[in-house]
Amino acid sequence: MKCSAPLALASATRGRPREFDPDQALAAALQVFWRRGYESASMAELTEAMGITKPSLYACFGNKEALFKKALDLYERDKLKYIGTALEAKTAHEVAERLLNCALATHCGASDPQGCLGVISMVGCTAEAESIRADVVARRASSEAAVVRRFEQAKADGDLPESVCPTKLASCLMTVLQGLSVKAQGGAKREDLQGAIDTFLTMWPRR
Amino acid sequence: MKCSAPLALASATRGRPREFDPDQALAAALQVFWRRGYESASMAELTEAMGITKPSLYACFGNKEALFKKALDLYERDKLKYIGTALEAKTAHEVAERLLNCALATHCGASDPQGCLGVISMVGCTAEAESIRADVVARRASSEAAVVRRFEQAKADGDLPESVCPTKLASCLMTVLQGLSVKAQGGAKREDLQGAIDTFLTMWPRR
DNA sequence: AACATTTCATACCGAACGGTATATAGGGGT
DNA sequence: ACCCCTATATACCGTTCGGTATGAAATGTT
Repeated sequence: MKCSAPLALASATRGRPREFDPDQALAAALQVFWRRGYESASMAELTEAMGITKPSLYACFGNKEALFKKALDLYERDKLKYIGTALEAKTAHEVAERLLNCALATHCGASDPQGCLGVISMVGCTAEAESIRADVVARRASSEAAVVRRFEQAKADGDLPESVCPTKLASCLMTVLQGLSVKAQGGAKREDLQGAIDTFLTMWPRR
Repeated sequence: MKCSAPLALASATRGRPREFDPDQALAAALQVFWRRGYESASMAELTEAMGITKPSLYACFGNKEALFKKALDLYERDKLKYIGTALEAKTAHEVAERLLNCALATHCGASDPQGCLGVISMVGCTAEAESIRADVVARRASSEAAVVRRFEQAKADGDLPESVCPTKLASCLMTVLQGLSVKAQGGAKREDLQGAIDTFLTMWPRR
C-alpha cells in the first residue's frame, strides 16, 4: 500500500530494488487511459503497456483509481500546461486563441485525433468511479474559474467590451474547448476543428 | 432473433402472447442508455427498468447492440426532432438560437442535466462497440451536413456575411452543441449553459 | 382434447473484470 | 554468512459481464 517516496527517487535502500521506473510506467499508463478512458482501460492492458505485473502495479500505485488520478496529475502537468501559459497572453482574444490552438495541437498531435482525457473520463464514467468523475469535474471547474478571473482582468483593462460578462464568456469558451474534444474523439479531421476554431475567433467580441 | 413486426402491432396470433409493450420497454431502455451510456448500462439494469427478463429482451430486440440502435432511433425521433424544425427557421441566427435552446431544454428537461445520448455513447465507447461508435459518428455527420446546407442557403439569401464559410460556421455551432453536452454531463447548472448559449449568440456574425 | 408455436422464468455458461495470496528472487544491514 | 525487507512471478479469488439452454405456461389451430 505505501508508496513512500512519491513516484520519484525511491531510494529505499532496503529490500529488492524495483526493476522499473515508476515515472516511465505512469507515462505508459497515461497513454492507455488517454486512448481508452478510465473504465475501458483494463488492468491487463495497463500492465502490458507499463511492462510490469499486476502485483507490482498495486504495490507501487495502490489501485486502478489511484493510478488514474496520478496519471491525471501527469496529464495536467504535461499536456495541459498550455492552459497556464495561455492565460498569460496580453489580450483576452489572444488567450482564447492560444487555448484553442494549443488544445488542437495537443489533441491532434501524435497519431489519430483524440479528445481530452478529462472529457473522455468524465463522460465515460457513470457506473462506479463517481470519485473519478467528481475529481475531473472539480479540476475542470478550477480551470474555468481561472479563465473567468483572466477575463475579469481583461475587462478591467478595457480589453473586452463593457457588455460582455466574463463568467459567461469563459463558459462559452470552455464549451467550445470541450466540444472540440468530442469532435476529435469522433474522428474529426484537423481541418474541421481548425475551421471551427477560426470561425469562433472571428466572432470574438471586440472592443 | 426474428422480431417480425418491427416493434409495433406485433399481432402474431400464434403462440403465447407477450406480456409487455415493446415500445414502452424500448422507451425504458432509452432512459437507461441515456443516463448511463452504452457500455455502462448493464443488461441487468436494462431488464429491470424495462420490466422484462433477459430471454424476453433477446427474443424481441436481438442483443444489447441492436437494442441500443433501436433506442438511438427512438431518441432521434423523439428527442432530436427539434433539429429538423430548427432548420426551418427564417434566419441562420434563429436556426442557431433554436438549436442551442432546444438542446438546452432537452438536456436539462426532466431531472438532473445530462448530455446528449450520442455524445455520451460515442465518447464512452472505445473498447468493443466500434459499430456503435461508427453509427453515432455517421448520424452526427449527417446532422452537421444538414446545418451546412442550411447555412449555404442562408448565405445565398444574404442572411450571412460573405466572409463566413458555411461549413466552418456549422462546425463551430456543432462544436458548441457538443460542448454543452459535456458540460451538462459534468453537472453544470442550467444558468451556466444558458450563459454560454447567450454569449455565443451575441457573437453570431451579422450581415 | 391434442398439437404447434411462442413467451416466460429460472438457472446457468464461459469470459473478463479488479484485486490478491503465496512463494521465490534479489538486494542492504550487521 | 545470516537476517530482514521488498519486488517479482504465477496462480488464484469472487463478482459481474453479455448471452443462452431448458422446461413450464399460455395462446390459436385442428
